Amino acid sequence: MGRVVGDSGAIMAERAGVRPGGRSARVQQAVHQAVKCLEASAPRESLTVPRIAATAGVTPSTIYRRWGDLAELLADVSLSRLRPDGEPPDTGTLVGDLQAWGEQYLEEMVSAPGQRALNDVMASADLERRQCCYRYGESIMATLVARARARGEAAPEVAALMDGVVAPMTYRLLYDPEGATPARLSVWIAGVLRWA
Amino acid sequence: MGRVVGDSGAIMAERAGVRPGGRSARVQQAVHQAVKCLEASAPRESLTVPRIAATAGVTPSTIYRRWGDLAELLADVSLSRLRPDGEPPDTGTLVGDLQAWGEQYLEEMVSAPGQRALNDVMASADLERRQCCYRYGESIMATLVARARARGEAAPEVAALMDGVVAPMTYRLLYDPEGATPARLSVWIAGVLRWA
DNA sequence: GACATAAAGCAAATATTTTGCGTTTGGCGG
DNA sequence: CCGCCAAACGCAAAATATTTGCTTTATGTC
Repeated sequence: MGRVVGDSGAIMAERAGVRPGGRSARVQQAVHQAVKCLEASAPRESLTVPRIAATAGVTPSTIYRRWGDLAELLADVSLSRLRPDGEPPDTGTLVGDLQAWGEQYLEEMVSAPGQRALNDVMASADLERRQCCYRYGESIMATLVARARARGEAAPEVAALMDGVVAPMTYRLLYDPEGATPARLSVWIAGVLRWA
Repeated sequence: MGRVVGDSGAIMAERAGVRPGGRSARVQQAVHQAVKCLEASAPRESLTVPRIAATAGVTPSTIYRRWGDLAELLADVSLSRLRPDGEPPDTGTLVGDLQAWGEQYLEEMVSAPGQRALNDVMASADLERRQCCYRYGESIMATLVARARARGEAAPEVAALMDGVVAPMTYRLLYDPEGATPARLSVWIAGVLRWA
């Protein structure tokens, strides 16, 4: 019963649903927007499918048929919050790039909205969506590595960065947000770069 | 609105609810058992609060009042699956202990039931429960470190093991189960121990 | 043993999700 | 450009699930 959910499948592709044409796309956007709007203006537990539907000017059954349930819808919306929106800043060195990107990401994700977004995505039943997050991370690391190598710096494999930096970062964000600090970030980065 | 949820709060404490006496405990156990039973014998989407209640011989409202909703109940039950059930095997060296424990844990968690358990816990709204997983990991690492030091081996800090081994392991299990392999585990372990 | 109170049962009131069917509309081949 | 097909939506009734007020049971304490 794999439900087709918005644009989540492809990296950097805007609205790549099964039938991207006019109405379908409009509904999707209206619903996403309704969620964001209600999320901002009302307590979370009051976020319900019928309410979202009403706000979006759509019938509940449309939402149920497209997304399955509230959890999947929220995951879909929150995933868009996790998508990297631009090129990570260039600081001149790999260490610097990693630290800069990481600090900004940590700051964004320890915040209440960030934590909720992470949670929403993790709550989703389908692996696809989480793998999508994984690929976001991978693509960022790949960018930084490419950049470093273009500068002539020695750089570790992307996989090493995923395990050495992104993994502990994400792990802390999910399981121990208090421990997700810039200080620790430096330690992780130093650890990976120590032998590259 | 913090709902009191079973025994999840304390490590290794069996049934430490607010009022651990007879009936309350019996209900809790009946409900947990009903979940496990239905989980094993029926498709997941048919797992519903009223059905669980019926199987457990309890009224739905009891479940709603105690756990809040299905997601929290499932998280509570699945957390017990994640709780370490015994001492990790002693292989004579820290590397060996880490590898042995890790392989067994990976195997357990890449399986379908393991993945579902992980997912259930992650889907829970309350951080408490996830921090509980974190502490399980910490306590195991602490055990292994203590053991190693008792043998006179040099051992890294627990925090280093968390970031260097448990984090990438968990990260892969959650985001990229294909990549959660014993081979990678060795790499992570070697990485942490390289400078201890 | 009696009291105070947490937790459970019960059932009515709400709210939600599901479903069948008719209508609209975007994609596609003439 | 036209018309066909199928996907997606709307609507409303039916089926389920959730909440809630009140009563009853049972636990921990004195």
